[in-house]
Amino acid sequence: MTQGKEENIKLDFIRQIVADDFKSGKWGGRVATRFPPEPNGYLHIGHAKSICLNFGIAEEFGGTCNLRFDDTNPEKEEQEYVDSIIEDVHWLGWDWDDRLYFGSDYFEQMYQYAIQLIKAGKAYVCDLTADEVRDYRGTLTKPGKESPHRNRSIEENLELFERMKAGEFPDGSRTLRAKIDMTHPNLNMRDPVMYRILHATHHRTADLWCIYPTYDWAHGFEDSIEKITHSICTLEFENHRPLYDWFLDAVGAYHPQQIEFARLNLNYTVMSKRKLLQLVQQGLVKGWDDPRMPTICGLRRRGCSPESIRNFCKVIGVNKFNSTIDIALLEHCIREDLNKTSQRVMAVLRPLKVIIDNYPEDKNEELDAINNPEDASAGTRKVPFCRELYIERDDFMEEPPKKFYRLAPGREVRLRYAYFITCINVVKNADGEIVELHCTYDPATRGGDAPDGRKVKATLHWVSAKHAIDAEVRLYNNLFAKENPDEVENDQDFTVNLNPNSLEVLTDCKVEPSLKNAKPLQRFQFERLGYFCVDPDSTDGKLIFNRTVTLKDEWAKIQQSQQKS
RNA sequence: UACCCGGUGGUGUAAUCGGCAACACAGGAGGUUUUGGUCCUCCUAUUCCAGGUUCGAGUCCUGGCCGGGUAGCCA
Repeated sequence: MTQGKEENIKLDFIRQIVADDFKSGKWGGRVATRFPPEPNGYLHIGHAKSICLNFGIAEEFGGTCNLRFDDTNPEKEEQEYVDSIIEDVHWLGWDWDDRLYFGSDYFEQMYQYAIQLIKAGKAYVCDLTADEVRDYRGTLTKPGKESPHRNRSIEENLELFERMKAGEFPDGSRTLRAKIDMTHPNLNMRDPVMYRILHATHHRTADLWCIYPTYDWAHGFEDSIEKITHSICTLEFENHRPLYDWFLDAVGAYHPQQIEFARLNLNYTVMSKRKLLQLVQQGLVKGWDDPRMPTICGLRRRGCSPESIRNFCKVIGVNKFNSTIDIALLEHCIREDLNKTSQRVMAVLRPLKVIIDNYPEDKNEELDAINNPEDASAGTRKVPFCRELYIERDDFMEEPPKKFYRLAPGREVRLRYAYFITCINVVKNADGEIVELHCTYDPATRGGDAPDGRKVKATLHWVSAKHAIDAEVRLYNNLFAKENPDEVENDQDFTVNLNPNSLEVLTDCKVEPSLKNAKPLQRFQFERLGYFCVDPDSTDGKLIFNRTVTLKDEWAKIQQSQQKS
């Protein structure tokens, strides 16, 4: 067991509670958590926070964490979502052994508990319509009034509830409600609905049931039946905790402790399922796994490693107040992991032809390149070199400004792992655009070191024109142009804040030949550019890469400040 | 306007009995470097306000201010 304290890690307030309970023996030394998604959408990075919290706590305290689908609403839930959630939680690196549960498996037990509550005189069948229930509930400042059906006899309630279950009544015509207090300051306690009539086909129980439990009635029992110790949920359920407690105590069931924490917010993106669904349905992104989406599958396709997401979830911490994390922190976590693990390769995104005039036309060389300077065990590889090469257009300027260290007329730079070259001529087309560069190379600098000790200020990446593989590269930027996408003028929709430059497709890229057999989702660092990942859209004849995140770019910063002044 | 929860650098968190406000990100300066990457050094910047208790308050008390949540037969 790697308990937090023993690792000398600061405990967040939830782990503190768990640690205290663990120590005091409140739950007999047991720690049991659960991650309870509703299968009505794809998981996003906000869910990852909850997943890492629940599975992480279980792991740290030698306990268990169940994966449980909270599937009490047949109208919104689908098997597709169940499958994606299972895949995503696994991909993040968590496991639940055989503890895959469904709230719908407990419907019969919940039904029996409901009968028990009716028999105790604590629940009744109400014939009010939804609108009437709302009227009777009162408001935030005004107490509610009691339903005219509140004092039916236990026998009548039992009979009506039985007939509700038997399907004798149409949708919405009746509900089973708890008899609590219509004047309670907490609106959740004003005779909350426990069951509604819904003649809908459930993705697992099909047409077995036509009454479905509400969240408040169901969730506590799901936790109770699974003998959860700490039921961790987000802040919006704080007001529901008195009800969670009331239901469990009313039937004398095993009673876990509910603890609430603040959900994750990230700037430049949205995190609500509704909004993500809207982006997908309106075709504003290419699907749930569009690499611009904050979904787990989107991040996966983008090239993020599960380790980097888990580490992100660790460093953001857990608290009880709303906050917005800077997307730069996520990028930092991604770079931190990918720097250690990614194989380096050379790729030219915007090619500019370079001809080495003094290099023999028919000569080819194989030069040694280091696969990962952060990991000696990654070894080396050969990269082919010849007379004609491609370099990055950004790496040449005819009239270099201050602090531009790269290639310029008459200037010498190093080609990574190859030779020093000097630009001697710039060839332009009729429109004045640069089409190719003529350079000379110094044969004595093979491998990249000058025997005379002379220095160059820049090292450029390159690929051999003859050996290069063509590729498409998709560059991604923030999905939204505004830090807070929800900040809109009166009647506008958050989609007005979409970043028009969130995707830039480059179709004329040249990558080194070692990439020929790269597999979908394989991650690389393109030297000096960033981290890239093979997109599953790739085919045998066509490689497609997604840019996960750029490398930190000092020159870009200098350029920006130069433009300002 | 009722009830509940909360407020620590630009951002996110820590300070465990009331005892030097710290860590990370971002930003800035420098060093190393065959990636303007990585790594290393340094710098900038913090307890919502007003009272009170105390030798001593981010922490305890009182009052205020500000922010979030809640009026689904969603979760």
